[in-house]
This record gives sequence, structure tokens and C-alpha cells, in this order.
Amino acid sequence: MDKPTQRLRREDWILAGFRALTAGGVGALRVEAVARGLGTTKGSFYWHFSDPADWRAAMLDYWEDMAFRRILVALDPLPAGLPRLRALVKIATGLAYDPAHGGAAAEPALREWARFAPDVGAIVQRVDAGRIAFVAGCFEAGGSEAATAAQQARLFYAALLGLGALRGSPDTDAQCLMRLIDMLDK
Amino acid sequence: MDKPTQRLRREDWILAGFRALTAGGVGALRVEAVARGLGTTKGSFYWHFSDPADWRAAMLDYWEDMAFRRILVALDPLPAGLPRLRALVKIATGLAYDPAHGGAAAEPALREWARFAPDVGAIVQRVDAGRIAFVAGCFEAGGSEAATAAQQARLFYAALLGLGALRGSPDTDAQCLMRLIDMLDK
DNA sequence: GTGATTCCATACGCTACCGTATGGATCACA
DNA sequence: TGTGATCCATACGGTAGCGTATGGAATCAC
Repeated sequence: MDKPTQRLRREDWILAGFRALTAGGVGALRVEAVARGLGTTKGSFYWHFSDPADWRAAMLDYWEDMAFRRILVALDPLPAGLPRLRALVKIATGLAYDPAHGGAAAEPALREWARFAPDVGAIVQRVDAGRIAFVAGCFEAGGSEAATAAQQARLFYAALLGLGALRGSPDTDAQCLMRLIDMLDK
Repeated sequence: MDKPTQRLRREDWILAGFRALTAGGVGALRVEAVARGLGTTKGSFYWHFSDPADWRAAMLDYWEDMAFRRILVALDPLPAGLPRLRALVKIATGLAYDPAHGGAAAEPALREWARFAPDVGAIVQRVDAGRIAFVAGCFEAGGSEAATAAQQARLFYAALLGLGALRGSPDTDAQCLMRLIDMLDK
């Protein structure tokens, strides 16, 4: 399934964890099963991590960094305001399955995980709040009042999440969101 | 946790399954654990169901019936068009946790379950399609073209789902959706 | 009330996973 | 090439859940 015989780094386990999470949900985060997928044994796991909780914490750290900062960094050079938001739509709807770590495909599993794991919930909430604040900033730069922009951002981000859950085509989703931006802008 | 000593019906196991699903996700659908919650043993389970797959199938039947038809029946007497949609917003955002079966709180878990269980995915997709068609009907009755109404409905329903995932207050969510209806209507 | 049916408790073997302990393989580097 | 550090395979005991088999309790028919 993966490279046959090679020494693994801690990050390899983290990425394999995301693949498992994407493919089978939180219940698939089992040490021995993932070890088999990596062509190794749990001997490797317990070298890199103290226990499954440690592993999951490392995954969450990784995700919080990736899910928020890296996308925004890509948008930073773009002109502020609604153009930046439209660029975000293209990025967000086009986020395909990343074979390395599952990419955005891991998010639904993470959100469900967050429902009954308070620490995960805290992280997802931070990421959501950060993203919504970013979108709100776009609307503000587009001329909205702060309070209005916050509402617009919340609705926009909710639509983005919901469209993702409906699993339509990226093009259709992007079209929907562009129209929403237009409507919110007026 | 539940009634101490009483004979259980098949439906009791189905409802207990939804409570477990709501509280702990798909991974919590384990026979012996739920049996303990019901104050019984798996002896009862294997009397009412042939195996866990049978149990889950019964839960899905139950949900598909409840999640779609019952809400629409409540809306049927209302005047068609956007008023009916606004009533739906009030119902949908106000759906609290139902101690019997988890109510709408079970939906996120079901959606995540659907991601890696094709049969569940088919059911969720049917329910979504039905709901979106209903919403589209409201927009059509409000004067939209069929194709436009379909897009409006998709966006509206996505926003409804996304706001639910964000776990804001019902009032805020309802307010957001009302504004969205206004915008879409124009 | 008694016999049949319905429903459940318990015990058993099986599998999968966790966590640890220990020795061996592989690598970096001199 | 040797030596310490790094990384992993294996074996073991413990726990939890599945599925079945079987006897017993509760309930219903009459």
C-alpha cells in the first residue's frame, strides 16, 4: 500500500492517520490497522508516539496549522476585499482529495470527531472562527459594516460547509458561492 | 439510565441506537455497550435483530421516514411558497435534542457514517434530494423559474446544513436564513 | 393454572486491538 | 569497520466486543 520497506518518520504516521480518518472516520484511527497499511507494525508506532492520544494530538496540531494558516498565506498576496474572497471560493471548492493527508476530505470526519471530543471541538472552533474572521475581513474591505460583515461571513462560510457536505461538483458549488457573494455584496 | 426492568421492543433498540449515535458517533453503535445502557444484555438484542447490520438497517429505515416525511407533513397545511419556507426555518433551527431518538442531533453522525458506508450514503442522498426539492418547490411557488429555484434551494439547504454544523444559537441561525430567503427572493 | 410462546441472562469460544518488554536490524559517523 | 543511537518486529497478557447455544423467566391463551 505504501513504500514497502523504509524507515518511517513521525509525520508519516500523522499523514497515514489522516488517510485513515478520511477513509473510515474516527473509528479507523487504530494503531495496528494503520500499521498494516503502512507495511509496518505497532513497534514503529510506539517508538514515535507514547500512545494513540499522543498520535491524535499530533494530527490535530498538524491540521490546525494546515487547515487555517496555509490557505490564508496563499491568499495574502491577493488584493483585499471581495476579489480575495472569490479566489478563496476557487481554492476551497477545488480542494480535491490529497493522497498524502486527505486534504479537505478529512474535514467532515474531524467535525464529527469534534462533536464528542471536547479538545477536538475546541480546535475546530478555533479554525472556524479564524476562517470566518478572515471572510468577514473581506466583506469589510468590500465596504460592509463590521457587524454586517460578521453576519455575511457566517452565512457565506456556512454555505461553503453545507455545499461541501452535499458533495456536488466543484463547479456548481463555486457558482453557487459566487452568486451568494454577489447577493451579499449588494 | 432507562427504565429498569421492562421488556423491550425492537423500536426501543432503534431509539437507543440513535441516542448512542448522537452521543458517540457511529463507533458507539456497539451491541453490548448499548445493551448496558438499556439495562439489558445482548441476549435481548439477538432476539430482536439478526445482527448489528440488521439493527443499523432498521435505524436507517426509521430515520429516512422520520427525517423527511414527518417534517413535511407538518408544513403541508401552511400556505405554499416562501411563507412555508420561513416556517421551515423556524422548525429546522429550533429542532432541539430529542431525548427519545436524538432528533436532528443524530444527523451529523449519520452524514459522517454515510461518507464510508455506501448504503447509508444512498439514504442520506435521497433525504437531501427530497428536502431540496421541497425547498425548490417553495421558491417556484414564490415566482422563481424551475432552474433558478433549484439553485436557490441548493444554496438555502447548504446554508441550513452549514449553520447547523457551526452550532450557533437557533435564533442567530434563523435570522441568517431569513435574510438569505429575502436575498434569494429578490 | 398450565402450557406455549415470547423474551432475556449467562456462558463460551473467537477475534481485534492495546500496551509493554525485549531483542534485533539499520543507520550515522568516526 | 566498529560503535552508539535510532528504529522496528515479535511475543505476551489483558480487555472488549461479536456471535451462538442453552436454560430460564415473564407473559399470554385458554
